[in-house]
Amino acid sequence: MPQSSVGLSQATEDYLKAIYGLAGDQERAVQTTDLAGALAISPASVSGMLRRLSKDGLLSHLPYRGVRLTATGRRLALRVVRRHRILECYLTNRLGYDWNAVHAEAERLEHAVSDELVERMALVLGDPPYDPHGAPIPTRDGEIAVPSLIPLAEVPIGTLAELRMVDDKDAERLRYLTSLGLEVGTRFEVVDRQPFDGPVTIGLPGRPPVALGLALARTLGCRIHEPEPRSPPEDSLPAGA
Amino acid sequence: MPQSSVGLSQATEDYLKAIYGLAGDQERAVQTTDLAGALAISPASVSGMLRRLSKDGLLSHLPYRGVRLTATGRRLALRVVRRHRILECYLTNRLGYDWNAVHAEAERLEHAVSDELVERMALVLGDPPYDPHGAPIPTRDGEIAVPSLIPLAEVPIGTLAELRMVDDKDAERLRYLTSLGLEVGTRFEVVDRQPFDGPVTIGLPGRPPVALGLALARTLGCRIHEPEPRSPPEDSLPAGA
DNA sequence: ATCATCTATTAGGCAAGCCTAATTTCGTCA
DNA sequence: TGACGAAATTAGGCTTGCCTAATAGATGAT
Ligand SMILES: [Mn+2]
Ligand SMILES: [Mn+2]
Ligand SMILES: [Mn+2]
Ligand SMILES: [Mn+2]
Repeated sequence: MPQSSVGLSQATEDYLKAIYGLAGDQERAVQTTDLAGALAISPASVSGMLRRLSKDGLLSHLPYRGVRLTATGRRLALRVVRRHRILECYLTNRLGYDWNAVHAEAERLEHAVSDELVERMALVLGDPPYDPHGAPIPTRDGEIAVPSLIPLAEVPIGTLAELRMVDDKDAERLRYLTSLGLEVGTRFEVVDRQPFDGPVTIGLPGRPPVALGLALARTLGCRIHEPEPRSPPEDSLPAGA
Repeated sequence: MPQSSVGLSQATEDYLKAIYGLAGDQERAVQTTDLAGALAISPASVSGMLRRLSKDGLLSHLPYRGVRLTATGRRLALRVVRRHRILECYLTNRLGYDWNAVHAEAERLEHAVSDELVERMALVLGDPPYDPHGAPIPTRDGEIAVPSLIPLAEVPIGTLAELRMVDDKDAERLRYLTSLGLEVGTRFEVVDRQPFDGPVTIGLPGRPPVALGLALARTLGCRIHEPEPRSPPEDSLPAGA
């Protein structure tokens, strides 16, 4: 069972990390089905594993109600997240990886590196606060500063914004963003948003405007640079939490 | 099963590597017991695993006669060895690890790194020919140049020699060698050898002579710098293969 | 040749994780 | 209230690797 360097199995670490990821940073109970989807494992198998993790005190499981990490579970999850993200930084900064290739590599390495190695990497990198996709890196002692970002899908027309965070699971998508000139830190203007789940069109300096599908636009975390536009588009909702 | 990056299980990779290590570089069949000892696994379990590896075409198993790697098995074993040794180099040269700490780390990482990552590390390092303990690193295409070294235990008195290779499994032993001023490349003179499995005494420039136990002396691979001493000691044997 | 002693294999079991199929529970809507 | 569909759990199985105990093969000494 202890094939990782902290005595947890690879499966356990991936479960904890996935639960943490699905629960936001706190609170919210995670459904069996969602977890099964995230891990590409059958719901029945997840049920079984949750019982075990619960027995080990890593999460609390109200049957038919979902799971919630315990303090211990959350701490261990954040440890894995830190490893994963430090690794991604190291691979891009020191070994010439593209941002679209690091996730798969880190997904395996996160279970094999020791704390010692992770901290040496962090030291060499100067304790980076964000990974190459803009995700915040938990500190050694398990703190994490979740940036409050707005999905591109909800940025009002006319706004000047900056791309701050991208979901890293799909390498293809990251390559696509690169081809558009979009990376973490890129500034752009939202020039159009079509209703009925239509695309979002953005303009980057020196490039023709591009229309992005709503599904993609929902996964792009942005920081607003220019506040309210003059006339708010009719399909905009009040900014939900 | 495919939890490594080449589709082999961690267990399989460790078995292949251990068999390769015990067989020298060729030929010699490996006994179940020796393998069990090297892997710290019961002989019964090893028997079972050998049947599986044999069925998968990685080795040939004559029951009660030991095993021998097939060409495929040897190729895969060398791939793991290359990973392991490149990793050890990278950890010492780029991340400030001491030579006594790298083995344990590499033992886990060797199953998680991709070929891509290993080759990037090798590139950054300039394709090192030896790992930090002096062991030769197989090339990408599975060739390995086994250096012909003489165990310190067999170096004649009066000879000037150089430490070229050290077994890396025991961190404590490596720390001990460091404390004596011995590392790969260190030159010294053999000043005494006691019969009846007695210790070997060596002299390093600027240090008082040190007597080393025979068991240790047998694991230190040396290159001779000065040939025949004047009077060969009476307990010396003709240099065996 | 025979026995004692290793060495190796087989027999029987177990835990971790995964799967599919069957069943139960939840929640919602008529 | 009752029934239906979705979500979750349970039942039953499988593979990988590992273990201990029991058996069988190889070997050297008598
Ligand atoms: Mn990632
Ligand atoms: Mn993972
Ligand atoms: Mn090593
Ligand atoms: Mn290993």
